[in-house]
Amino acid sequence: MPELPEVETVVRGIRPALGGRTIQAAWLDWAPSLMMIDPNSFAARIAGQRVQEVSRRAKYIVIRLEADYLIIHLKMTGRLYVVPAASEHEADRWVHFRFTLDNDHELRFSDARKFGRVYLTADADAVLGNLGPEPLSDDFTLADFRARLAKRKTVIKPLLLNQQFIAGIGNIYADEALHLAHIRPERRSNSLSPTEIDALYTAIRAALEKGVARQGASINWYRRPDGTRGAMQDEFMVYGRAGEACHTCAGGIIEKMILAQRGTHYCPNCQH
DNA sequence: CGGACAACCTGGCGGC
DNA sequence: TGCCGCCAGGTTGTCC
Repeated sequence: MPELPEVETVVRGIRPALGGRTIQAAWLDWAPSLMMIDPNSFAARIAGQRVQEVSRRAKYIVIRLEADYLIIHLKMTGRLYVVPAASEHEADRWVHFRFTLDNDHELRFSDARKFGRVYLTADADAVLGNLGPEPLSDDFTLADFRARLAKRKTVIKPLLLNQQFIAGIGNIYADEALHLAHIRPERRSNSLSPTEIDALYTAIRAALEKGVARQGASINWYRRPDGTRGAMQDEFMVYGRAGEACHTCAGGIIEKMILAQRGTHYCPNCQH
C-alpha cells in the first residue's frame, strides 16, 4: 500500500508525538515481522532508548534512537500511529507491535496482512544501504536520472518500481508518472527520447509531490496516523480508472493490463 | 542480467 | 447468507 507519499505522511504525523520520547517497553505478537533480532533481545535492547529523530528513506520509516535505529516497512497493509496507552485495543484488531512511551502513550504498528517488517539495528545501512536515490531530494537531478537510465534497457514501468534504481515509487505512482509523461508503461527504457526522459523526470516528482500534498492515497488500508484518509485517490489520472474517460486528452479511455505481474493503467490515446 | 513466478498473509469484494 | 475464487498499494528468492 504505502508508497513514498503515504510513508512521508505517516512520518510527519508521528514525528510530533514521538520526538524526544523514551521507549519504556516493547510488546509484539507476530515475531516473523521482526528482523535481525529475536523478540526477547529486541524488548530488552529497545527499552530505555530515547527517540532522537523520525525520518523516511524510500518506503522505510526510520526512528533513530540513542544506540539503534528502529526501522519499519509498512508493506501492503501496515499502519503506524501514536495513541494514549489506555485507548481501545479492540478498535484495531491487527496491532502486532506496541511500544510504550514515557507519557502514557503508545506507538502501535498494525498490519492486517503481516507483510510489514520491523528492524532494530545499530547499522541502518544494513537495511537501507542498497536503495536508489530519493526522487524528491535536491540531490536527485535530471542529469543523475539520465545517467542512471542510460545504463538500462529494460521495460520502463518495472524499472521505476525497482527500489535500487529509484527509491519510493510503487505501483500507483509509477502509473501516474508515466501517464503525466505521456509514456506507455511497456516501453523499453532505452527507447525513450531525451525529451521523454526529461518529461518522465518531471512527472515522477510531480506525481509524488502531489501525493505528499494530498497526504497520500487511501484506496483500501492506508490511513494517516490520526486515522483519517488521504485525498490523493480522488485525483488519480489513471490508477483504478479502467474504462473511464482520460482526464488528459479528448476521447481517450483508460485501459488496464497486467505488466510484470502488476495491474497497470494507462491511456492508449495520449501515452505513446 | 532479465523475466517469470512463487511466497509471505489476510481481508474485501464480486459472482453464483 | 454462504462459499469460492480472485484481487490487492511490496519485496525477496529461485529458476530458466
